[in-house]
Amino acid sequence: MNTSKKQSTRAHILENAVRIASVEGLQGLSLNSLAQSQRMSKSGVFAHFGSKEELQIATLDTAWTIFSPCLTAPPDLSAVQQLQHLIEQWLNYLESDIFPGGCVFMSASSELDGKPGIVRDHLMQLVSRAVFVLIERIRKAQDTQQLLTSLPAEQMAFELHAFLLSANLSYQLSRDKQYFLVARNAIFRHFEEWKGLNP
Amino acid sequence: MNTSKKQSTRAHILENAVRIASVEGLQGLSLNSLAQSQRMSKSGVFAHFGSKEELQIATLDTAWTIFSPCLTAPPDLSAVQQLQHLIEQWLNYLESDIFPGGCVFMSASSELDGKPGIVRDHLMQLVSRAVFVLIERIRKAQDTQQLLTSLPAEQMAFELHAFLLSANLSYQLSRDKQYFLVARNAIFRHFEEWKGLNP
DNA sequence: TACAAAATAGCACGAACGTTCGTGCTATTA
DNA sequence: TAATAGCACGAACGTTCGTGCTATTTTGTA
Repeated sequence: MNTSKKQSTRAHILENAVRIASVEGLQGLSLNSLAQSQRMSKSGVFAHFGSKEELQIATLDTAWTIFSPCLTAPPDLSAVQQLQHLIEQWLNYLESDIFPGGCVFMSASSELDGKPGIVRDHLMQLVSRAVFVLIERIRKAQDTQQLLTSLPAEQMAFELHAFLLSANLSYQLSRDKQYFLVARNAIFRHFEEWKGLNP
Repeated sequence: MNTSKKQSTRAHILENAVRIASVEGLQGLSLNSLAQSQRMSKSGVFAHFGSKEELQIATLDTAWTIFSPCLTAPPDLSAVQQLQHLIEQWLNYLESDIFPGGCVFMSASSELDGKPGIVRDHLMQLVSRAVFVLIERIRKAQDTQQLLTSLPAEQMAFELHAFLLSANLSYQLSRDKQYFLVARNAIFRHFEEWKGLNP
């Protein structure tokens, strides 16, 4: 058989792990709750990872495989369209409730800041990767004169990312989807200004 | 004596509670760690609050007494100056490391979203109060024609709040204060635009 | 200075946590 | 058919958690 039984149950475990972690956090993700959601024993789950930290890292990686498709863009689009496509997919991802407790990376970030260790390092690496893609897309749109502002790409990335972050947090706290409308408004206005269409 | 011993030790306990909670989170704030930081017994600390939830609420209230002075402004300033004063104080508060683990309300927000209860309700009330003051300051600056944009005050408040939030999160994760520079840049540009000085 | 009241310590509890271990199934291989 | 490897199970470990009792100490007052 191509996929062993071990790999498939591990995958199922991690599916539930991501769901639980998005609600309870990476620390609140306990072997007990995970085992019960799988109708497995605690030790059976544990054997797949060897430690809580490895489970947390594997959970982050699984969440990344769900999020990372947002970072891709059709190659036939223009640079600025690819950038807007990225933002739109990112927003859809946050809005989709694909993780019942909201973006795992954002909750893990505020959970693990100030707690050094391999889990935090791994998280920061994934977050950096996403932000890097955002910055690169902005750069490409600037290089092709489709964004006419002279702002540093990092500055624009910070502002766009801030709207995404804030929409996610406010939505998770209030369960009111209007915050995504507000975020879209903010992002649209910024693009218009940066494109130089709104002088 | 005017202030009883009970009140003063309770105050000391809560000082440490805010410090611990800002690093470990409201859930990670345990009676054990709190007792050790106070050189007290677990039960001695516990007796002051009666339950973990009440301790968490009292901790949020104590953090509020530290943060809320940011919301005040000298009455002799103009409306828009009062608004800028508010943002500046808010930034200084985030940057000051007065809480070693960053803004307690922001970490508590992502910790408690999706976990209904009296602690979450209390937190949301405090957060709403801060955002309300921000919106009101914006409204007053609009009413007095010092902000010439027709954007809804809630929209502007969302964007400003997003920059504050994002600066705090990025700083806590990376310990790099440049994010406050980036946030100040963003906020300054937005004020300039909203004042109509940058057409 | 003595005494009632208030504040703190001490102790034990049940539950949950991550982790380790030996064991029993159930396939695959010899 | 016999031997082996892969998985999962249940029990138990030591620790930490919040909480409930009962002493003991400390405090403010008469």
